[in-house]
Amino acid sequence: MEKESLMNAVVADVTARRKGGRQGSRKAGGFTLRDVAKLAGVAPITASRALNTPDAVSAKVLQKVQAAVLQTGYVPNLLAGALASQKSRLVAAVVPTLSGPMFLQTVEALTDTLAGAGYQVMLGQSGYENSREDALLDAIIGRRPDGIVLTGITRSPQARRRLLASGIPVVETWDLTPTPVDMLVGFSHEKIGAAVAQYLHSKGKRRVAAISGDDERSRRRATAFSEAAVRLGMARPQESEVPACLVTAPTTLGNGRSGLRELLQRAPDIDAVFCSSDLLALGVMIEAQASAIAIPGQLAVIGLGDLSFSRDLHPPLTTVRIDGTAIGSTAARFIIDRSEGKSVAEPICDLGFTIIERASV
Amino acid sequence: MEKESLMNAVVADVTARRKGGRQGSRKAGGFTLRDVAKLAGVAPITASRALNTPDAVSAKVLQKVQAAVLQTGYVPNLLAGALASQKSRLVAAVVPTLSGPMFLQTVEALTDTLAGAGYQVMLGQSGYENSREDALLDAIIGRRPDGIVLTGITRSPQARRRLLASGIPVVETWDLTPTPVDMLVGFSHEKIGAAVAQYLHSKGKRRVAAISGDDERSRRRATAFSEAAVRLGMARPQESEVPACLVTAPTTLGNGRSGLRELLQRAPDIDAVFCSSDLLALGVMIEAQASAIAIPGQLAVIGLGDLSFSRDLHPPLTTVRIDGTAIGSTAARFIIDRSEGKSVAEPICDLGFTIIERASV
DNA sequence: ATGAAAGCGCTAACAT
DNA sequence: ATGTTAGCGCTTTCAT
Repeated sequence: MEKESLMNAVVADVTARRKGGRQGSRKAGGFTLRDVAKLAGVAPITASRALNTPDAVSAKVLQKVQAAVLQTGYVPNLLAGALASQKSRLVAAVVPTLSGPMFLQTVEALTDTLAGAGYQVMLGQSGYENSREDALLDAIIGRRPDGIVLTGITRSPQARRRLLASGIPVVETWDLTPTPVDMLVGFSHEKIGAAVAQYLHSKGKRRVAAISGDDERSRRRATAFSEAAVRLGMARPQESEVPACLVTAPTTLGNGRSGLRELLQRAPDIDAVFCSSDLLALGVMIEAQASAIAIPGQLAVIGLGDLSFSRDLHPPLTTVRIDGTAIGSTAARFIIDRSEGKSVAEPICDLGFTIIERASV
Repeated sequence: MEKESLMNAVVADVTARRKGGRQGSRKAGGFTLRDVAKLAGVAPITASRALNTPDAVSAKVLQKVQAAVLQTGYVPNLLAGALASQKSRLVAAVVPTLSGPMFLQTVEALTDTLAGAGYQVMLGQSGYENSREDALLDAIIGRRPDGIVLTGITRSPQARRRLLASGIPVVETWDLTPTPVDMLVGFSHEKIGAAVAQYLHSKGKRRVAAISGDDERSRRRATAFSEAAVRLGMARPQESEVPACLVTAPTTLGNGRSGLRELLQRAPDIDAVFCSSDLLALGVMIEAQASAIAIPGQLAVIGLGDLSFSRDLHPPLTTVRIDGTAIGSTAARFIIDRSEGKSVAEPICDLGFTIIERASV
């Protein structure tokens, strides 16, 4: 009876608040920690401790508070907690786009790993132009996240300055630079381009070409690929680069098909194509099939990403595997460690890449 | 000079805070609205108005505040603003998984539309089991978002109750129910199944089969498909359902290949397959190609999703188009309207679907 | 182990 | 148009 009437009193309180009972009141309704504390017969701070550091309160108090929470359906206001404690447990992730499924795994791994540690992910899409990134950055910093995960490295000095000034841990991903804003998890696009050229050469290919998204990272891979190929004698005599076709990012299967047609028109003698994504490579394979070009007999194809479908193609696709999941979980680790006060020993992590040999080369 | 020394004074203040100068001070460092106001020579609330409702202040004040913002690099603390104003400008989105690219478009459209209105998206992955959803929900409600967008309808009565109690606008998506928690944007999975059966029948198919993800919505489509097919006489005599193969969600190309093999083994006479995703359908097409089964000659294939690659396949894939982008932008609209106080007139929106006829049937 | 007081940085309400 | 005051709901600091 005692307890019930107390509950009633608390509920009456809240109900009064909902109606804006007192003049000047701005309370929104819904139970607060004070309500729970009152119900449990303790001070608000004790209720807070019961919820956040259960070890710091007596078993009796713990039990009473938990009962009050259950009775009220109380859900802590993390906004208020964040403001008071300067820890938002929010991490921002910025990707150029979610499509073009390269970043999916990273975002997924990031979200999962962080969720496991009680953090949540705020998503931002910057597009492939840098213009939107600055506005987005302010919106993000305004939320005072405990970390910011960026796709790609930060070019704009303005953005760098703002990021630095915010004091928020930053992880740049999917690329390498000797001068990161803060932490870094990525791999070298230049090395990939060179390694693929080397690989195709070792397989006896002598007339290679590339189809590439026109975003900055893909272009750097394509350039490195072309340079290495020229060095290895895989360009036509007198030519300083291999045939290449730039398509708008994000890359699609259709781009792959039209890319191969274009390439074949310009250079019918090519014997291998490096595609800047597996989707592009699939397009090439489909175009080849439609044009009765044998793969790998007449044309070798190598993709990038090792997406889930690549191993199941016919023939299975040779590709450069990049571990997007590892990028996401490593970035998450970095931020969790940092925000728990541990210093990250080696805040620059080159995850590398692997050429997965399958039947398409 | 005047201004400069004022800036210095303000900076000195902040610097003192950073070091925890005063005893008991918990300030984190970084400029606050008070600093900006002091620099501009106005009261904090005036600075606030200059930033949020520029029309409500004089040109002179506006200019001074803007100058102070520029000088300091001040970024408003949205956490504090949200707490005070009860508007977080945060919207939570929950998807089973980001992979299985059905939900990508929705999340993308949601993020973009909301970003345009000054909102940001918090992402949650629930997995395909309901168990994680409840915990996730509390984490979300705790942030007091201005809206919650759910993928699929809410089954658990517990979750319904909590959602309702929170008073937060909710949009359920990708499905239809007469009893939504709040708002709804989706389409009928049952109607799709029936429509596909009807469509295949009209194309002269008489031995149809299905490959389907084993999540709840795909199963309902498959069941409706089978029932309609039986009604139309497309099952074997004496059989009450058509051959079907359930694969684990999210669906993959590999699942499509193995699914077709399994189906062919159990029922070699099938002349059409309904796949619960375009990726599955692509797998079927590749398996058919590898086994020299002509599409659509020997076997018709119809997918679901109309993903970007589907039109570019060989042959182009007939599929059920679902406008994931419209789902996302409509959900965003609903939430923006609600949170701006407009009541949403028709909070239940059936976006329907379209069968896109291409060459694979 | 528990509590009182004092904010976190901002904005709603009520003056002027 | 601008300012004063009083919170938003929580947690820190410093007692006890």
